[in-house]
Amino acid sequence: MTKQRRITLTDVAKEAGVSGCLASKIISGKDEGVWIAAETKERILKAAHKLNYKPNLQARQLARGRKDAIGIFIDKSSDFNSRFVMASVKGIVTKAEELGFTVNLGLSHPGSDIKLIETGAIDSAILIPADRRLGEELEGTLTREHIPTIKLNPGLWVDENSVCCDDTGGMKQAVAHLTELGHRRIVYIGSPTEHASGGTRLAAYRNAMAEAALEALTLESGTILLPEIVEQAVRGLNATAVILYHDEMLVDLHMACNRLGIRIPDDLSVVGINDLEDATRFIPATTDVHIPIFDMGIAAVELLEKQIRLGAPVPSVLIPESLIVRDSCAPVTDGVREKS
Amino acid sequence: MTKQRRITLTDVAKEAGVSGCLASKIISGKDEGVWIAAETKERILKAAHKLNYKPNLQARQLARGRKDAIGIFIDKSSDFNSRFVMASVKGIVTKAEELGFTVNLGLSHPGSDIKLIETGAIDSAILIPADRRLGEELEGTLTREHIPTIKLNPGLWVDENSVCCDDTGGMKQAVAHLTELGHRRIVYIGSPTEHASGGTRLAAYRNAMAEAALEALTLESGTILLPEIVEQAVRGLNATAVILYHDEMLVDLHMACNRLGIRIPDDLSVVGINDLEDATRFIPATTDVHIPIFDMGIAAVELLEKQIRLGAPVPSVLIPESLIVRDSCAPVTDGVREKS
DNA sequence: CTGAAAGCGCTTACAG
DNA sequence: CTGAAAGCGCTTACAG
Repeated sequence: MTKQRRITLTDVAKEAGVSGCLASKIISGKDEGVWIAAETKERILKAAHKLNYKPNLQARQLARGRKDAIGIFIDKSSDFNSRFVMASVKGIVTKAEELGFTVNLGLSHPGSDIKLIETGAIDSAILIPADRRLGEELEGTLTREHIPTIKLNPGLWVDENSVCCDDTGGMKQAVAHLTELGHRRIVYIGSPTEHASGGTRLAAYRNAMAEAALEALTLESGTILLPEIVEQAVRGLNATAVILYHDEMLVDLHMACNRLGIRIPDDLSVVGINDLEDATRFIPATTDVHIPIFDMGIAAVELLEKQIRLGAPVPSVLIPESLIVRDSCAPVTDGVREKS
Repeated sequence: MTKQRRITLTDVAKEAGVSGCLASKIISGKDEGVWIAAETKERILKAAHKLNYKPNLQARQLARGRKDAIGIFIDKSSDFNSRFVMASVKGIVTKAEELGFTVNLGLSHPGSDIKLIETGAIDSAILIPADRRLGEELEGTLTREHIPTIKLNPGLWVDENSVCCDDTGGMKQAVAHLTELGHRRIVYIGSPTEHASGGTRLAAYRNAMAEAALEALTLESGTILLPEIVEQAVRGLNATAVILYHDEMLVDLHMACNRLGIRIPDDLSVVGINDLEDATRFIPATTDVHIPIFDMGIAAVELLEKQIRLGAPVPSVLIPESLIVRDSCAPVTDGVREKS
């Protein structure tokens, strides 16, 4: 691990026989509207390449007076593990790199300092709600510090600075698919403890059922979908189909059905929401409302860039959802279940 | 979004009536071995607090000549989604913040430039192997650029700069637990496509079985555990117990068993590896070899700090695994399965 | 115990 | 088209 001497812009300029000023402009790509001899430009680029020059980000940021660093936060106690969250992070990083941003990971435990903000490491942020809560405290700190922020999937529709997904549209497709298969008793199993989108999804479900002129049948579950709830849906509410608030419930549902002797899809059709990778591992593969969370990550960074550039709030973006039909829904004839 | 003027160190110094030099020392905590009047110190701290001073990280880094930025990489195509990976990231971020490091997320697609390195945003790195491959290319780039790096869970034991987990010990506990319950036909289902730890785990299994004077019975599976493999284990190999390479196979196993009419644990005992959160959602709850991946993240940062401080490679660390006994294993009597 | 001053590597008006 | 120079906000020997 021998320390090599840093290659600086000055080195490059010297090598190319020009001033540092010129070299800076060329290398940072700020040569718009400036007339620079093509030959000079090439000479500089060649020199930079030859010396394997890497600009010092810190110095650049200091000089420019901006950091171009996006912060994203992990709630210590929350499930940052969620595949859902991770897919969005992938989207964020992808677009961030494209646009020349850096993305910083930080912890945010309610009630204590948020290092990433305290240390001034970031100058913008994307809020990915932990399943449980919207992180209002975090949001408060961010606005107090005047840090441009975009909310990714805040759950409910927000007019500004947010990337939302069209729960209403997604739910409509799910219900339409089931009614086409002849289902009338479609139960929505929601989760009161989860994040705000629980509310919009429930509303979306009620809305879709009303449009289909069907009775809304809802059940609530905790983070874990208990066998009792499943039993209540099928035996108590006479459900021929269920729509799950979140794919994470899929394991629980299958366990419960197995235990209760309920067969999917023969006895019960199932539609999941989120379309996590796991959805296809179940037998039968789960028909699922796909939320393009990766794209939402992309959109979030684009929106953030715009907000920074404009120096003002930007209108939110709505991302469509779509139903992926797989094998977990079967037809019903006259309310009598077909046996396979 | 009105831009407020930045509070600089000079402001604080002026407010406190001292020189910037002193203020810098106090605020950055570099007042070891220097005698500074307690009264002066307090005055400076008070001034900083009053003005809500936040040091400019960029400037500090530039002046110090180091960035204290740890890079971690997402392979575009790999499952950064894995809960396993995410738990380690949580550990990394936790310790990094404690030690004053920043953690940067970057993409690393084989064959193309790695932005985080190209742009010089980081000056150290932690490599978390994607399940598929060790990211040798990435590692090569890192060493070529003289960036101190720690490998987290490289799979096989590596003498230097790595945080490894004790697969041998974990596997021994798993086999011991099963043999105590009377199992003799214990099948290990491994995955050839997964990352290097597949090799050590297989070896650990063989070793544990040999010590127990039992015949090693192994099967290979893809990323997804096919029903045929499960059938082969139970009917072909006469297994009364299986040890799974990775908890991600748990869904597949349950689906297959359900389909084949194999009951867990009555007909088949199951031990998972990794102890992902999901393990407890299955019915019965899965007995699992717990890998303390969060702690491994912590250890990785500690090791990295040491490596940077010493400016030389550091000896690797071995983290112990432990068996968490839950409900997925049942006793066997004389090779005849008990019925519940 | 404390201050004046140079310097980290880049950018950016401002003059030619 | 191109250069000399100041400045971003902090740290760090070096003198007192």
